[in-house]
Amino acid sequence: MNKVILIGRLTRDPELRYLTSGAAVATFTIAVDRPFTNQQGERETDFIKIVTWRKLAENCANNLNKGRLVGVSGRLQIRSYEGEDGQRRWVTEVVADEVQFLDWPKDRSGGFDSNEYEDFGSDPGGEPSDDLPF
Amino acid sequence: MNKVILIGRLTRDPELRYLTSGAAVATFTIAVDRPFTNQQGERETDFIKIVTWRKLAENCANNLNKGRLVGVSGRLQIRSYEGEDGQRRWVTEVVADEVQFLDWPKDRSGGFDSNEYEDFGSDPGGEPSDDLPF
Amino acid sequence: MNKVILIGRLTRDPELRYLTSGAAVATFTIAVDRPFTNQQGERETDFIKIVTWRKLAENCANNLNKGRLVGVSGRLQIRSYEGEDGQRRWVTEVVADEVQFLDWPKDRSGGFDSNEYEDFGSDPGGEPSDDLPF
Amino acid sequence: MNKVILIGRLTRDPELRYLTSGAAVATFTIAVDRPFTNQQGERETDFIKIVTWRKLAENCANNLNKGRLVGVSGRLQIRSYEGEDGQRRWVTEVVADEVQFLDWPKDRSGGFDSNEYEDFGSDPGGEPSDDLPF
DNA sequence: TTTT
DNA sequence: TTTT
Repeated sequence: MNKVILIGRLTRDPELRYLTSGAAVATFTIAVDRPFTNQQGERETDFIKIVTWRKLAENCANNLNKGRLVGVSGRLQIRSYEGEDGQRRWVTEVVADEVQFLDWPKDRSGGFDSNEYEDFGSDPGGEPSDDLPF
Repeated sequence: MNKVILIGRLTRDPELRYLTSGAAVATFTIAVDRPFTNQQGERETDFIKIVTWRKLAENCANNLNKGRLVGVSGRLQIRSYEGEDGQRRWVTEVVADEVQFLDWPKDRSGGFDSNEYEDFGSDPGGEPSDDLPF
Repeated sequence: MNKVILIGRLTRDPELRYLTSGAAVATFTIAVDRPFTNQQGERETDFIKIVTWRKLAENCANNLNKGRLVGVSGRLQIRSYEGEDGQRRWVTEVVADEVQFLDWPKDRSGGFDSNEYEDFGSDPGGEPSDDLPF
Repeated sequence: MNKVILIGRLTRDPELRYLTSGAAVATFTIAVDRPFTNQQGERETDFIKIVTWRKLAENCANNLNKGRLVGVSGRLQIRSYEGEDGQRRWVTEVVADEVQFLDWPKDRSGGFDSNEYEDFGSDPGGEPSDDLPF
């Protein structure tokens, strides 16, 4: 079990790349305020890296930008990589499988049908929730 | 472990009551859209009962109303009660310990300092997160 | 956003059915202890209905039984149905997309490769998490 | 909103310290397996740092050790600190407010009443969940 | 630096 | 490196 759920604002526009395999990856950081103030009476903020893949990546890159409020759900991942100096470094990031746009402008012309996107490898099924024998 | 995290809109204004013990309780229902459409191509919605206690109850009653968008975190609770007809019934509800106001009007005069409220029995402590020896 | 995460024990063996469409559905209830005691000093328990679909349903039916400890992640769903008396009733249940077996006996002969099952409609992809250009 | 829920095994015994303020802090790392295998067919693991405070810290230090299975709930925190070389570094960790012991040996003599610990600054209240007028 |  |  590895679940992360966050609500925060993008600190910059998302960055979209394509791997040599053709897979789309979008990355961005969100600012999440802590629910309490510190001993100096200031509200602190965590800046959390988000990674999204495939269709979800493209949806984020096309629809989100700096300052937007999002709900994110995913898993916490720790990746190690080689620094420029040859040293091993670690990055912690949230690999999102769901991003919900929370302050989408209502008067936006040019439609799309949802403010919530999920990362499925393919058609998720969807349960025929009615007609159940219980 | 019993965690529920929801984002949805209030279907009505919250109802605030006081128990004979003096404890404040606020209840409301939020509409949460399902992330996919059903076989008829319609987007379905779950209507989920939320219960809040004490200071959080009063904050919700004072600041929220029908249509507002909230993030809720809490636990799932199943309560049985005696119906008017003497029959035993069950209610399922989310007992919230955190409610975050997500579409608070910016131009609102008359201040309060946060859009996020938690239900602590008392001062939660707050970790001195700096000056750690690691 | 609609996320539920629970840890609890099965109150009975799972029930497995097949809809006329051929889709497998397994249902069971888990007992989840509350983290605190009530005013009489007793620890209370919530009994929460879980529904699983497709491959995950079959995995649960084949591998779980009464008393087993599981971690469950999914979404909260409220369904209405017609009672035998013609009255409309509501059921609240957690539609699980992930079930983790937490007290799997180690000495079990006859292998399977994981104690964690997820409900994907299909191949979930799996991110090529290495070789990233960041 | 900033929620993390994990199930994993301790990679070492917890380390307990006391700040000059007298506050107890316990730290440990848990190994969390990813739900799928990578392109080489191997199951990968994330090693995630957990921090606990006060009574919860002491409970963890007294009752947990290397290899134990735990459920953890808390928030994701990113802290910056000065490295020995004068460079600014970042640590990402989960500040836990709840730790549930999942493979506690049953035959353990010497009792304690719960396998679940929460970090409250003080008495959490506890809702009188019966006798509600609804 | 890692657990079963 | 950060958002409102």
